[in-house]
Amino acid sequence: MRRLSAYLRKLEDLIEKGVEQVSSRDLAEHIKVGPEMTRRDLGMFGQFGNRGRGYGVETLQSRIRGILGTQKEWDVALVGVGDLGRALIRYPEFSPRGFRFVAAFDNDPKKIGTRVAGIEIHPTSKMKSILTRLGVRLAVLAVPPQAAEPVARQLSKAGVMGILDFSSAVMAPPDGTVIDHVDISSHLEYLSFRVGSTRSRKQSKTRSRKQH
Amino acid sequence: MRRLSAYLRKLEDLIEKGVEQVSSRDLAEHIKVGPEMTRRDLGMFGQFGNRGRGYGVETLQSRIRGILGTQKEWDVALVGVGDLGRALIRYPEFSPRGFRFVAAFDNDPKKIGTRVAGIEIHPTSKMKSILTRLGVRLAVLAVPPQAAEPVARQLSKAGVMGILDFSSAVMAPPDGTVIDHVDISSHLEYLSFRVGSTRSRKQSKTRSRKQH
DNA sequence: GTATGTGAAGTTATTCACAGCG
DNA sequence: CGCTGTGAATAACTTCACATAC
Repeated sequence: MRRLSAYLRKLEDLIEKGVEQVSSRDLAEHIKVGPEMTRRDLGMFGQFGNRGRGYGVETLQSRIRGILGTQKEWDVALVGVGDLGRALIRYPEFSPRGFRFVAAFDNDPKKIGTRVAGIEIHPTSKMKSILTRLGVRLAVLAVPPQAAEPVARQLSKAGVMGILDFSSAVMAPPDGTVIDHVDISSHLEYLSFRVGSTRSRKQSKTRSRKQH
Repeated sequence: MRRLSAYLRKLEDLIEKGVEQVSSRDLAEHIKVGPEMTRRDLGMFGQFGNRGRGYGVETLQSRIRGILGTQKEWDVALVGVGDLGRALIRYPEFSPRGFRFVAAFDNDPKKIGTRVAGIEIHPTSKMKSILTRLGVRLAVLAVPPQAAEPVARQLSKAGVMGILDFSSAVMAPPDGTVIDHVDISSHLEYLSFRVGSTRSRKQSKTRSRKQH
């Protein structure tokens, strides 16, 4: 499922280059997977390829966005305006992909009332009223680990249905809410593992498929 | 494999709470996986459990860190000191987990010579000399998407063996170097997908196992 | 000829079920 | 008993192989 996003990235790239048709092989290659995989991924949602020719880049893009639900723009809330939160609310690639921040929350009195990326920072106590009024259903969580779980619960009560959590906290997702975790440390740990077992460079003759 | 990191997070949590023994069930639960999974994961690297009692929290932590290779501290380079790069170099959780930034690079003349988190910013042209001198083997890449691939290649030539790439660029990993991608947009797209198909709240009775 | 779509085969990952040990 | 460790069974995922369409 995550692969659909990867195809999207590739399609964005092709659109910029003005390419109009793409084959399953081209879509598959950078993901290190066979072309049948791509065909099957796309095949699950209907058949939008042209035999002999490939897939139309633009139509495939809009099909995939249709599947992911990012053709209409999502309103997103940010909770936790620290260094990471600030970087995320300013992250320039969200907007073209269908995500727009509409509210920001933090508990630091010094930050409340100030703006970041044009958005006013409110105290977390106001989350419920503001988010329900705006009808926000997605949130990005960039708070310290101890705060993550209680805030996630509040968000859930405020009607938020999907939370992207950047803390390394481990928590049970509140009922009815999906949580996706991005644990940055764990990615470095993964690299440490992969690199650590490769003593010198070049040595590894292993086919290096997945291996996660 | 990624699950080892998740166990580590849980163990850090337990250590803070002063817990000394933990069962495979406890370790497994927040990952939404059966306890046998945890036992098998750990079993792959030896048997460090005590039957009838569980696993010793501290020893298990050091065993897992041993497996991941994070018992000795890794020196890490940052390339791209934008909002995201700055947030990453300041990220407080790297250090206790065995990662320490020792160098930063950017091409913006205004940034070169200044410091972030106590580390001087150098031009990317100096990457090779500085990184080989320091013997840095891991790098975090937070540059605009177009710059990602060339920089990754330079890093590889500078002896870096593992790259954590935060751009959404798709690229073939340079020979002998492992690249791990964190595509932030794709995580929101995933949530969009998960949330979009859940019309109201509460509706979904599905067992909600993996589903990625 | 070229590239999709898809059953069938093969591979990998997860769970079951239980023996073994403190 | 409680909980680990692990063969055997099951499920999930990926690749093979080829019929099908342009």
